[in-house]
Amino acid sequence: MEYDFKKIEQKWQKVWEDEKRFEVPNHKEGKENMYVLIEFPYPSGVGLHMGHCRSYTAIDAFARKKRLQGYNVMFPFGTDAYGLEAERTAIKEHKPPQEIVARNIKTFQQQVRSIGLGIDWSRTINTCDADYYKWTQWQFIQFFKHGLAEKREMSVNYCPNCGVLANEEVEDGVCCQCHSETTQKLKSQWVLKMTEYGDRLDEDLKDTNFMEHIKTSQKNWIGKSEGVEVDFEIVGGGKLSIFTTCIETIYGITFMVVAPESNIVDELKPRIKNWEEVEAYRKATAKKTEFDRSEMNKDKSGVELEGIFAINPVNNKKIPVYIGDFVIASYGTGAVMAVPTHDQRDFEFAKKYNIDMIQVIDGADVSEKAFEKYDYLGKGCKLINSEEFSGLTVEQAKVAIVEKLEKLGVGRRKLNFKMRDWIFSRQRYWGEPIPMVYCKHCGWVPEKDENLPVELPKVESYEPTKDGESPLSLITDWVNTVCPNCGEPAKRETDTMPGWAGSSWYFLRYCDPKNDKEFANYDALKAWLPVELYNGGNEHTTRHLLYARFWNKFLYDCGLSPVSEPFKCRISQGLILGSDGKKMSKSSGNGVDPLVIVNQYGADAVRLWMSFIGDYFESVSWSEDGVKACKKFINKIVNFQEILTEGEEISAELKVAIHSAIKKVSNDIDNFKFNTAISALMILANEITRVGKLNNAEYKVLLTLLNPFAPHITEEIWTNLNYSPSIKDASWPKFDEKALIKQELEVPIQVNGKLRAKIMVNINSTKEEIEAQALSAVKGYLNNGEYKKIIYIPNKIFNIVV
RNA sequence: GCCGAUGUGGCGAAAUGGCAGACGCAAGGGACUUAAAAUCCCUCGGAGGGUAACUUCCGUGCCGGUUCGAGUCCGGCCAUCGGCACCA
Repeated sequence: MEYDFKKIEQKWQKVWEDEKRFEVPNHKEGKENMYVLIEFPYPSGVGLHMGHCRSYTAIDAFARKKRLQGYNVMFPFGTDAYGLEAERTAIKEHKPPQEIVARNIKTFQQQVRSIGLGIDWSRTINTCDADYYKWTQWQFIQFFKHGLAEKREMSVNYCPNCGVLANEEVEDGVCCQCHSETTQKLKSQWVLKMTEYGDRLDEDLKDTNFMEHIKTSQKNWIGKSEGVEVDFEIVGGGKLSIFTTCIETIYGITFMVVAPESNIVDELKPRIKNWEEVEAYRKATAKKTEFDRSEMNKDKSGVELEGIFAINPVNNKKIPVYIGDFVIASYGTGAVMAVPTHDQRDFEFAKKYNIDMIQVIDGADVSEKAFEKYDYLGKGCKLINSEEFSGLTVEQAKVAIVEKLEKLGVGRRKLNFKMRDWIFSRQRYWGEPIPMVYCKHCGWVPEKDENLPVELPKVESYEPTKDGESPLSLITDWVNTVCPNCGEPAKRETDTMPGWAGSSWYFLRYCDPKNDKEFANYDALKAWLPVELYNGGNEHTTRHLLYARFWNKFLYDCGLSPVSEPFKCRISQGLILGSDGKKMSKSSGNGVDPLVIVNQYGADAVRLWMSFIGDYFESVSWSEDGVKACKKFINKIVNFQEILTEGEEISAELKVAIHSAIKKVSNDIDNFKFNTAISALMILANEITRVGKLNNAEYKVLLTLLNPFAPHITEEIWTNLNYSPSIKDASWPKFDEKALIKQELEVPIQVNGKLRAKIMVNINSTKEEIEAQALSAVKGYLNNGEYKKIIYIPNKIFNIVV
């Protein structure tokens, strides 16, 4: 008999909706809270894709299992509505992005319902709703009040046609829309000082239970390095500071390099003898994008600042100074000490410009290439040509040299991060307005709390202006305001926040989504945090995860969040690739709409297949074959009703099979091994088929175990059979370890590690009995029964070494 | 270049250092059927030997190592995919 999945699934989705099945209070008598979180999607026009479908159904299964285990599980859903796609569609369709986004959200929510997710819809949020972004703005103001938000001159990507571009809109130095070449332009931008949290963001990873590769990505992205900052006097006045992680090579310095755009170059202008040459080089650099600059990495270039010399504080040696575009202004101090003997980049530069080299670490020849830190650290190498430090090991010298520099007052230990401060301004319409006002008298002043949110005004055109300003700058009525501080006329900030803003704290809002007094009540947060499980795409394991951790840490420091780390465990699902093994995309035409498949086979079948298709953490190519198999499997479960017998006890025949299944399915769901959980259920079903009958007690266990994956059909059968209470009140079955113990066991016998025989042994047999049995079983492989050694792992393996 | 992941049948894949290929797909054979679908049963990594129940050898990207025993651990490669890009 074929089951009518359309009717059944719609029926139960409606029941869950009507009875608000998955809504949870912040506290429930006698139940422990558990917060299970999936990354909320950006509601793009194409709707839910396979990747969403895979992770949502898998994590929904996890949440449903925890619910059956008796937890008060919060499993919320929302949408991250600000993004370029909506803005582009708005421009194309001449409709407000609000309208486009509202349309897409409706589709998304409908689709999420139709795959049967158990969502608490009372907690739904959306980042572009005024009652949400009000609090995004309020939190920005807290950053500002704590000195963590400031306006800073930054270089931005600029396209002559399209204005200021986000990094993701620039590909290979070309604007992704009009394909004209982009340049760098200095602009005053809001930044959040995330680097101040760099050390804690790095250190506190040890308190989390993220997947190892995710921790590593975070660490690499943060890029903490411990080193020393050293001041160099400039002959004739002035100072140049550098950052180095290799202070042991300080006696090997033969030149210095400064980033071309560095201010110090301007300060030294009167004393630079070849200014024209220097200026030409600076102009050439300014034209290049960061991409071009990194492209040049094969050919190091630079220009000497003629007439400028720095003084090495350890030996008072005069050192020439260069500018070179391989030095990045925004990292460290924007200047480096160059030691060609121990840094390959400096080596190449020195060769090109004929600069001296002094070897200061012994242990390798430096005439062909540099002897770098990767090669000398930890090998006991000793210093040479380094005055009183000669003869010390590198490790000893690191300490001793810093002490000397500290005494001289010219050096200090310093942490540096690859991670930059977070540029928080976008010259775009579709984002949260930055709630700041500029007053001639008071400077930057935050909007008053009672005036929040600062709402996006209606505009005619959503395109950025030609001069790179936000379209908001053209709405004079909106821009002109009064200073919240002194009441004089003042102007609003016209930049908006980046797409990452709203997603940095949405998991907090879920805990208390309707609060209009605060972003979330502290007690509500305390009830739910930290998140037990946070699942999201691999593409967000660096930036989003870091932003969210940073944002929460700041709130924690303000006493507004109860935890320093918001996520206990972070996992990322593998991609679903097209059947051709390539990423699903419009351009390669290999995309598959999950909702089409759901219509054809039913949500339960698709959910099962998504879980069964392969290891959850690995990428898999899409294939439709398995959906049919899963549908067949569901049919089999449905048809078990025909062989149902009376009985409220698990029968002896199925006892082992049932308890093994309970054990395997329970452990596998907890460990996200959804594919083997399904296979365990299939094994149980095969066993039931073999036995040819099952009773009510056994059917209940089977249905409960399957319920997280196929919630509609299992509930349908449960209700049909008048099993009460409802399946939602069923409790997750417990397995009995004793039930798994068999009286007789098959033990494989190996000779020299090769399988030669199998014997059946009684569970109570002594080692001697088993040994006799084993030896006779493999007689033919033994020389007159002689052997050297026996290794017996009880109930597992018996190995005879001859 | 650096970082991360992956590599097992025709295919998707399983395997706390202990029987490699569970479970499923596809394929082939059989039962039921007038027939088909559905369902159920059997075979299914490769090579060889036997009429046969069976049996021998090889086999987890490649080369070494540790171990009684390695898909799994260690060292060195190769290939594919993803991320980052001169970070001093």
